[in-house]
Amino acid sequence: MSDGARPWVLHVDLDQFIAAVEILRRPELAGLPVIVGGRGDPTERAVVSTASYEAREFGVGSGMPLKTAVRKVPDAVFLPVDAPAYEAASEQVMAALRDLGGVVVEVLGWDEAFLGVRTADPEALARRAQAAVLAATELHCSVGIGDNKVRAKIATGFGKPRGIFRLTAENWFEVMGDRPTRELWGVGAKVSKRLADHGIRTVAELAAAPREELVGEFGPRMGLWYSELGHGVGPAVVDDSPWVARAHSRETTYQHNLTTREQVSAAVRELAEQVFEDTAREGRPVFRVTLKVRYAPFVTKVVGKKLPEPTSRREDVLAAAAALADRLDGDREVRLLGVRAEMVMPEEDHVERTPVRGRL
DNA sequence: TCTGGGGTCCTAGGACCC
DNA sequence: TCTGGGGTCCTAGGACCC
Repeated sequence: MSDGARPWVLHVDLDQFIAAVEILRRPELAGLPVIVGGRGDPTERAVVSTASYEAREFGVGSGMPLKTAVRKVPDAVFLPVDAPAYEAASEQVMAALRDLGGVVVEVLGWDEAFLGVRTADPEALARRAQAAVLAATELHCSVGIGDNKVRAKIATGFGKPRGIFRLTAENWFEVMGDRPTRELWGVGAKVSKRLADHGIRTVAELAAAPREELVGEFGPRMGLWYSELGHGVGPAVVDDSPWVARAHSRETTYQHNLTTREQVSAAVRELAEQVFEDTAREGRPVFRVTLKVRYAPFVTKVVGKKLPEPTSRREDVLAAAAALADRLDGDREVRLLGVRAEMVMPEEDHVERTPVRGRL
């Protein structure tokens, strides 16, 4: 084509999504520090889901314990998480994006999506996306523009709030080269530490690192993936095929630790029943059951069991969970319990996956 | 000060098979 | 005395994301 049109990936990310939805239905909260998390009671064991920009000014952020947040902002407004409300808002957002026309929409979560598009002017499309989302929902978003998903996703951070930023092979090292590896998508605290142990601290240093060294440290798949990440290289195909969950799990953090075997058994059974209901709704059999337990103070243990046969029977799932519960240490206090059931995938879903699938 | 709940994918190492 | 090499399956655990 001679009009300069080429493929682009856009990453659309709603600004302070959960807090913004809450402020929409309570306009009097606009401009106040709003913190959404748990049941909205900052004296309970729970963490922040989203804080408004006003609350972030005081150093409150996602994942922070509510008890810490309330010390930082004693007069903040604390609200409970209302998942159905965010799901409804999310559907409106995604519908508005699909209505743009000529774009492939890959939903990443409640407040995020990739757009795949062929255009000569990606900034114009980004502005159209922002306007469409605002018109449909009164919510603001930022848009990252990239030549692949990795660069588009990282670009969004430079656009926030309400902005647009373009990150491609052309400006990758200029923008990211001197930044710590931790700022790469998919590099967390542990991996950045292991990289630092090899003298790799910046994105440019990661890009320059010998691939054999990374493979030796992280294995064949992740080693190569981190090497590519240093260069900003990643998948560029936007895929709008419907999401199919591979597993369901339920977890509960107890406000008061469980102290007896009887309490733990009863709790496991309750969670297993919920998980069974979740999987039964999918109409696919369960082939593995896993138990996660967090002992006080903060030690996490995972035990799992593949079932002899995939099963859709309630008593099989419950029995597997109960058998796993018997393997737990009965003398330690339990803060958190989780039950996870993995489901057999539909026949057609034997697709080759990249490490980023499900994360990107 | 005290660390949610829902997911995804990867790796190590042992068992087992040919 | 020396014990291959390749493969698969399984469990446990690690790490990361929103």
